[in-house]
Amino acid sequence: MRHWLMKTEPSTFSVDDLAAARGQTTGWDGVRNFQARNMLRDEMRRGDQAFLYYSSCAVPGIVAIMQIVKEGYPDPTAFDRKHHHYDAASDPLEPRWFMVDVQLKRRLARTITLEELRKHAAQKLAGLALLRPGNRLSITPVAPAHWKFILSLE
DNA sequence: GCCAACGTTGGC
DNA sequence: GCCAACGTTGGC
Repeated sequence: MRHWLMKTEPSTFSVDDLAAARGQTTGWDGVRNFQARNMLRDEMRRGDQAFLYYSSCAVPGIVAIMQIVKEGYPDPTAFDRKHHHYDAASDPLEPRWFMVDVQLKRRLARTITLEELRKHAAQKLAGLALLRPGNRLSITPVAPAHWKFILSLE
């Protein structure tokens, strides 16, 4: 099983939204970055777990654990002219953008903040993609040891 | 709201 | 293939 970290802005999509969704499951659509696309399409597997991370908000950090319940498939919002994430360059016969379905596993007992994660950047969390300077990827892998350590902070 | 970092686009 | 312009991300 692999581990991931997936970013969302809580004003756009929050853990409450996920908890309220049918089956506490949602399609993770709208990713428009090739590196992230490759992970969605080629690397994420059913049963993988992912941290739900809040960005662009008062207290950036990890708030929940999710599970991948459906592996990569074409993102239909790319074909919808009226959709905010529409991309004319994505041909339905050769889709450019992919998504997975995620299910809420559980909320964390507390938010593990970016500030707190940073304190361990030089040691326990050395190499964690989220902490790399200038990192903007909305989906990043988390090594098993990093995953374990982050949960130990909870 | 600011701004640094970085991905993408497009002219050449 | 280079690189400037531009748009987006995301912390602060």
